[in-house]
Amino acid sequence: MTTIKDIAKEAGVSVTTVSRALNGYYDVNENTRKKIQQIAAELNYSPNSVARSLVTSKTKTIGLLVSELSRSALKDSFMVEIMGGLNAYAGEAGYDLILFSTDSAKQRLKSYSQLCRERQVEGAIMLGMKKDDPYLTEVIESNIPCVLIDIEMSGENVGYVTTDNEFGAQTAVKHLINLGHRNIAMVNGHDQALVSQHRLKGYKKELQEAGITFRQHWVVDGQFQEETAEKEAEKLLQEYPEISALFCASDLMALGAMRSAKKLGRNIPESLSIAGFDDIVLASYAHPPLTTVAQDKYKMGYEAGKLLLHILNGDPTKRVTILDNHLVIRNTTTANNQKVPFN
Amino acid sequence: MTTIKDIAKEAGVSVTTVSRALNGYYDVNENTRKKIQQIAAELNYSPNSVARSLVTSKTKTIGLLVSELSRSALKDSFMVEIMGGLNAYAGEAGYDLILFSTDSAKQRLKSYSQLCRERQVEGAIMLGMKKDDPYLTEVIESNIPCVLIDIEMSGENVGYVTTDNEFGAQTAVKHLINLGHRNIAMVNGHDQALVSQHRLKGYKKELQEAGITFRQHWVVDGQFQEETAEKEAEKLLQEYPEISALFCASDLMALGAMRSAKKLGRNIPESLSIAGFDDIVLASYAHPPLTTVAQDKYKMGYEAGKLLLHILNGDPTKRVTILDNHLVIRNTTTANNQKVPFN
DNA sequence: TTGTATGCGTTATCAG
DNA sequence: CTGATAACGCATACAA
Repeated sequence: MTTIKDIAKEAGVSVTTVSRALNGYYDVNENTRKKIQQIAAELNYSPNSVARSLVTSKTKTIGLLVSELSRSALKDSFMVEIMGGLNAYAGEAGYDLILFSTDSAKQRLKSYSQLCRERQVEGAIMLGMKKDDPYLTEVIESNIPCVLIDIEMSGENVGYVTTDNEFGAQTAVKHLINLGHRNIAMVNGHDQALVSQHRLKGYKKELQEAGITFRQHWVVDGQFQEETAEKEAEKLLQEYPEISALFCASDLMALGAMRSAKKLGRNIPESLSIAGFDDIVLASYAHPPLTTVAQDKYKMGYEAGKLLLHILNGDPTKRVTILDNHLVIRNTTTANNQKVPFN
Repeated sequence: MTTIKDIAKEAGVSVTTVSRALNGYYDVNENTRKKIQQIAAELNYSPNSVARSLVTSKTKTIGLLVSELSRSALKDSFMVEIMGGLNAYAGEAGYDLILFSTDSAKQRLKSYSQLCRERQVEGAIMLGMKKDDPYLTEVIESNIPCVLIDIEMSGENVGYVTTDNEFGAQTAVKHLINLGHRNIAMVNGHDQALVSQHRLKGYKKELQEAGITFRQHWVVDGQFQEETAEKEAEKLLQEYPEISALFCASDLMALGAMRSAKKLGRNIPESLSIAGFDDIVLASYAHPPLTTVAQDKYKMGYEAGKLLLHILNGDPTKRVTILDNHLVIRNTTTANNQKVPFN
């Protein structure tokens, strides 16, 4: 590894000059700069960012904290796409991403905030955490600049990015209502997810606007899991066969619900309409292809990076980014032709 | 940020003692150690890995070099699963992952090896590169310890992990042959992929063993892309309707082929059997669910990490890891009932 | 068992 | 325009 010292010796100048020449300072003679640059190139020099970080106390590093990069939970392309967007923005801003995932040996040994401090990350993005995740409060309390995905917490050094979940839910439910459905049940995620609450709210609101009475027992929790959703949907559909449409708070759960419908002999969409949320890759490949509320996950990651840099740059104005979404109508929803009477 | 200096002052000892106490050296009095540990805890101390790295010249960092984390290519869960496995092993070994992806502003400005040198990564894992990718040769020549996924290159500091592609292809083709198929075509990836060559070899070998003559024009390249595969398969099936089975070198291409088959009115599997390779998430959700050669992508990442650490530890013996795979029979393959005569 | 001194590669301060 | 010199936080050879 060649250092600026080597270059200095070779060029017959001091390390100071080398440093300044290479960093584009203006107070250095153009000829010496040229010479130094040339020698640097010849010696295949790369600056040692570790040493630089030590003195500048800037690592140009963002920590990406994900709750599980483990075997499960990979079905939804969610995480990857967000990572893609984040990585793109980070790259543009001259930052690199360092990955912290919970599912390793260090899991209980070192906390996230410890990891962040050790690695001296300038800020963090948190992904896939539940509201009650101990790591979440820990990082927030640790005062590390931080952007959360889909968790509404903000403050001095904390911001979040999410989509307009209430609106998204409304568009989906409105779509079902417009198709003549009135017996619309919902498969939600769980209480610990903010998005669940908002999507539920949108569902209620839209029902209300259409003059349809909300029924608490027509809302079940699928834990954002395919299997759980399948079971819950099955119970629900068995007990209330008059349900003609299902709004699911995630695509994965919608896939589970579709499976339960098939098991019960309900054809989709003729005998049961189903709408999801997210538009994961699987949605368009499902059979039939799933009608769903599409959110731009890549952009979510990109905007998260942008927001984090706002915070890092001390801009006090912006802490929240709400992205929009839109309904993608595919083949799991159709006009209601239920024989049973309305409520 | 509290440093060992703060602790030293507080404990009334020298920084040396603090350093050794915290790093578990034996030549320090148990009482002083206790005291120091306690103070460290009180002050919420975290060692500064940047400073440590500078002096030890070990960063405990692995660079994960992926060719594209961009919007496309996210359909196959491949990358994520590999990352999951790698991350798990890295965590166990006390390493963190730093992400380098090509699709950013720095794309042409900084080469991968520059990035690696700057960040002082101890080693790198390369993922999703083509054989002729300039970055590939660059990193290898740069002498950074490196493990490649699915690219057969090895040497002093370079190793690779892949699956037994020839064997996998053979099991898939054998399965088709056992079902009575003889007119079996292949949708391959492209020449720049090692796995393509091996899978082709397995395909040929198995045909030969069954006494079926190999036909070069029954092998088309789908570029590992769904759309290209769809087009190529369509042309192939139109020109040679006697083809009763298709072996595809990736699941994504198999999905493309399935689409072309449907377009041509060929029911799957009754009128056309299709087998894929990889067993990505989409495979089991396809309609009908795809028969495919399953490889353990999580393990691939895990083993890649393991192999890299072998190299880093100077173990000269191990440079190659070949994982096994197995055929998962789903519903896209069935007994041949083609009316047209054999070759 | 503990402390002193030195250096890792770089940037920053200040004097020339 | 250029160069000594100190400092970042830590680990380590050596001395005590």
